[in-house]
Amino acid sequence: MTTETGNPKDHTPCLSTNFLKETDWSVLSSREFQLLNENVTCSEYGVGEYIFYEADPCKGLYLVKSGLIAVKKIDIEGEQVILRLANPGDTLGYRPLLAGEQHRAGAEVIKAASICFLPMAIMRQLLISNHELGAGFLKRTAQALGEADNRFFEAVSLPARVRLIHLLMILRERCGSLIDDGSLFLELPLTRRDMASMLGIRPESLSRLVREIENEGLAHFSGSKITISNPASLLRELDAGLHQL
Amino acid sequence: MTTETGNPKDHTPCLSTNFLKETDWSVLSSREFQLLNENVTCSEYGVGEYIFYEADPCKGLYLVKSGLIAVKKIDIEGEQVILRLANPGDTLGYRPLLAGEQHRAGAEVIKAASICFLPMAIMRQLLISNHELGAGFLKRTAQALGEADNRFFEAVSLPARVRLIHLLMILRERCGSLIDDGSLFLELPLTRRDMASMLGIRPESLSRLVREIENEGLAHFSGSKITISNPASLLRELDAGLHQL
DNA sequence: CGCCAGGTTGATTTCGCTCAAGCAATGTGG
DNA sequence: CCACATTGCTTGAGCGAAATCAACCTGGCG
Repeated sequence: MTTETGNPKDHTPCLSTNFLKETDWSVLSSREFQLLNENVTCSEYGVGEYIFYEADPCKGLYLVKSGLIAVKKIDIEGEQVILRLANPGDTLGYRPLLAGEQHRAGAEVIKAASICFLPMAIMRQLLISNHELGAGFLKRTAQALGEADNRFFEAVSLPARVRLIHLLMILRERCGSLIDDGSLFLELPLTRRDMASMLGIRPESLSRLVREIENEGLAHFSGSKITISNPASLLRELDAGLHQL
Repeated sequence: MTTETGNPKDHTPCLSTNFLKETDWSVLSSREFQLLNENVTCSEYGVGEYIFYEADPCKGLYLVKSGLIAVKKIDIEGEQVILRLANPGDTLGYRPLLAGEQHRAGAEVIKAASICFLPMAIMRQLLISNHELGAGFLKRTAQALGEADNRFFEAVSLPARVRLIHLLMILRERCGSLIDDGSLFLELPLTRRDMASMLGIRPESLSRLVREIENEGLAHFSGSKITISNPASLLRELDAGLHQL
């Protein structure tokens, strides 16, 4: 069903302290960092490859060095629902590890990625030796829970159009740039299909929404590039459906 | 808008070690338990009262001794969406506390409740003095995240009917009993409106689904009492929409 | 060049919502 | 004790948003 190119074989310890500085791992001592780096296995993944599948046992964590990964579930008809994206610096698979469960979602590579695997046993060791690490993941998990609750809430109480606008505004932080004249430019690393999966709608419906917004002159879509001439008007529409950010 | 009866005033330390034995707090030492009990403020809440509101600052935790609480969000049209229920033994407000956020949902009493408040400062102290406590909440939060992801997934990929059946099967664990002849009996502590809010649909739609299922002879609904003559057939329908439990 | 995947568009259907009325159970005041 | 609101639930008629089904672009690539 999916392309299975590339091979996750090279075994070079490859985490720079630099890279980890801005992540959950920044609290590690240099000794702990060494333990981490000695036990990590780095691999390259091509687009379409899976890092792990739904219902797989959780064997450890995956640190995303580069690329983009979609965490998704598949329904009975084979349709995909994307739960979240993982960007460089993010850690994958920590939820099942901490919950003591198996994976409840799969992770598919969307943009060619470089990823380091950390076996569960080492992670447990680190969690015991460094309580700040656990505290960090605790905070992150609690925040993720808030976002997940919010996704459910929006899915059942907001029309697809407002959810699309919200998604664009969230993506703005990572993929957006402000242009001279105050207009907003986005270049999304997502296909239409992926965006639809994040919204929980069909690609056809997304297509229609895009066209509708385009026709209203609120934004201009060209492939994965989006120009929003008047961000304020979209934000106003968003506020009409939300109370908080 | 809501009835504001009862008064949360009495200040009796009221947590029995017995009660906490089966909760997240069982890992406390007797010294820590004493600290907990000395700083806890117990109150009685009547149906319809709020324990905290959406966007309130998080001042601490609430331990549910008895009763039933609905954690909910309200959309712009005033419609409610119930995110989860809190039963005796559950702790409320730990997510915002651990995430360092304000409340992102309100907590309304559904069945008259007895609830103990624990100030944030004491909780932080306990988290530092007893790492097992943090580990327990970490696990619980990670599990809750899995369930929240699943709710979103179901909301966008399953029809309301299947979600209703799933809800009944989840409620079975707490509100159900098996009758002699293999049929299943449920007595729900929820109004129709509450059930609809949990499914993210309107009460009218729920009413129609109930009638439909009743007409098919799959179950008999009478007020909050439900008799399911052939649970297997409902479970089969559920499996047709899910792969995992 | 022909193929194919990703995207768009149109026609139609369907599921759940809205609006409105009706009904039973409960409560309240005269 | 009865007349009358109130509340929770159900039912019906009509509507609308998104899904479905099917055709048709479009651009990249062997």
